[in-house]
Amino acid sequence: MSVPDRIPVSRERILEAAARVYAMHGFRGATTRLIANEAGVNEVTLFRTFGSKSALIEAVLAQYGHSRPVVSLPDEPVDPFVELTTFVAEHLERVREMRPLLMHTMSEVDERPEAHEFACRGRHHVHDTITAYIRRLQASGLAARDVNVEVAAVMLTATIMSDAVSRHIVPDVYPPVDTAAEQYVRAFLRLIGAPAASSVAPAPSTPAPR
Amino acid sequence: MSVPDRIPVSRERILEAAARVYAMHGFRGATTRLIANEAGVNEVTLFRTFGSKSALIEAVLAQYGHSRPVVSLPDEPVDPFVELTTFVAEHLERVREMRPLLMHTMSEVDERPEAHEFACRGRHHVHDTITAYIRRLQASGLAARDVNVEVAAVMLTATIMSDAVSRHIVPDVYPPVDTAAEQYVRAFLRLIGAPAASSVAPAPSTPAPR
DNA sequence: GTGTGAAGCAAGTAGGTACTTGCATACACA
DNA sequence: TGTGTATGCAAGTACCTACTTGCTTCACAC
Repeated sequence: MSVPDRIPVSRERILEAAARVYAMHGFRGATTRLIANEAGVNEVTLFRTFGSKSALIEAVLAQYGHSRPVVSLPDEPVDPFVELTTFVAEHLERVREMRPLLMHTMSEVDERPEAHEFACRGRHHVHDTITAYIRRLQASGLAARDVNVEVAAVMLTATIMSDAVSRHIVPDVYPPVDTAAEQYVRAFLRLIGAPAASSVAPAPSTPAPR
Repeated sequence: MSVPDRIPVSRERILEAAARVYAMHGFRGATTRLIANEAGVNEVTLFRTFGSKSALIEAVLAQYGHSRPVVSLPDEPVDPFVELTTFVAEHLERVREMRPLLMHTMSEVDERPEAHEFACRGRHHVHDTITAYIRRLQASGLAARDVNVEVAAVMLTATIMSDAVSRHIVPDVYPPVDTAAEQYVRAFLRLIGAPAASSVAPAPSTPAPR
């Protein structure tokens, strides 16, 4: 075998391997042997580096996704349809990527409370971002004022999560992947009483309240 | 000690215990010993009755919820707000009840394909029921005709699932339990361009298209 | 009675799991 | 040249896991 390309530090290798294995098999199924094999590292190294399996998995969840920039909505809405579609599409993709990891974490929250923070980290951000954005739309007269903002945000967030998490289980109920985001946004705009979608298919009826 | 109340057949006891333990710990965490203890039955009995742990868990999922009657929406819509609120409230409750079981099943679908049917059983029913109902509303002039019915159904279903599954993790983003159903329905009615909610708070603005 | 079938109990098998220990190697830097 | 520091390897510990076997007990049916 000679000496393989093992110049890099093993800590990163182990973390990445652990993330993959945990995403596939959950906490109990992610055995230290599996993780070590996946990382191409001796099992002992894993314990020397992280102390215990629990500590390793905690490190995985703590570090996960701290590299990618935060996606947000503009402070001054110009084209809600475009802005929201970008936002929704981006989050759909992100949540889809972390689906297995997220599902296992959520199902294990009762047993392993340390997973709680990870399970709801992104959630709050999305909800709050949407909520604030709707309020700005209202202020600009781009959304109806009698809308229950919180409920609207819950519904859009739920739709993103649901699509990202359940599409592969029940694919036929969801719109095609490439148009899903804009379809959700179009429905959402209607829900918050916004003028009909700008660019594409400017729906003829229900012109816009007020 | 003496002889406890163990007149009934142990099959049911084991099934119920297995459902509880599986809901708490998932497949790998639901050890035969735990299940047997929970059922107050000897571990050997479990194997004699079901053959293997996998067979037992499959039996649990196959039999689960086959007792309760199907909840549906009326063929001829009269009061969409009331009808939908009842429907949504009922399903919220049902999904909440089976949340742990459902979460584990969904997170394990990749590893144990036999769990797939269970993971999406209720889902399709809810989606189809809502879809058909919206179409009837449209036919009766109670919903706008240019609405994307599928997308609307996806969003309502997603909201139900999300509330039932994530409320205990992120409680503060959801509306209070007792009013959640009607709030979702009110937003949904707006989304499908239905006349504003009947009974309570007949929202003044955006009267109803057409 | 005498089966018969459902259940318990004790013990064992074969393997997996987290984690430890002791020792050998290799490179890095002083 | 020496001295860490990081890693590998082999082996071992203590426990858990699904599943089996052999034997006993008890209730009920004929």
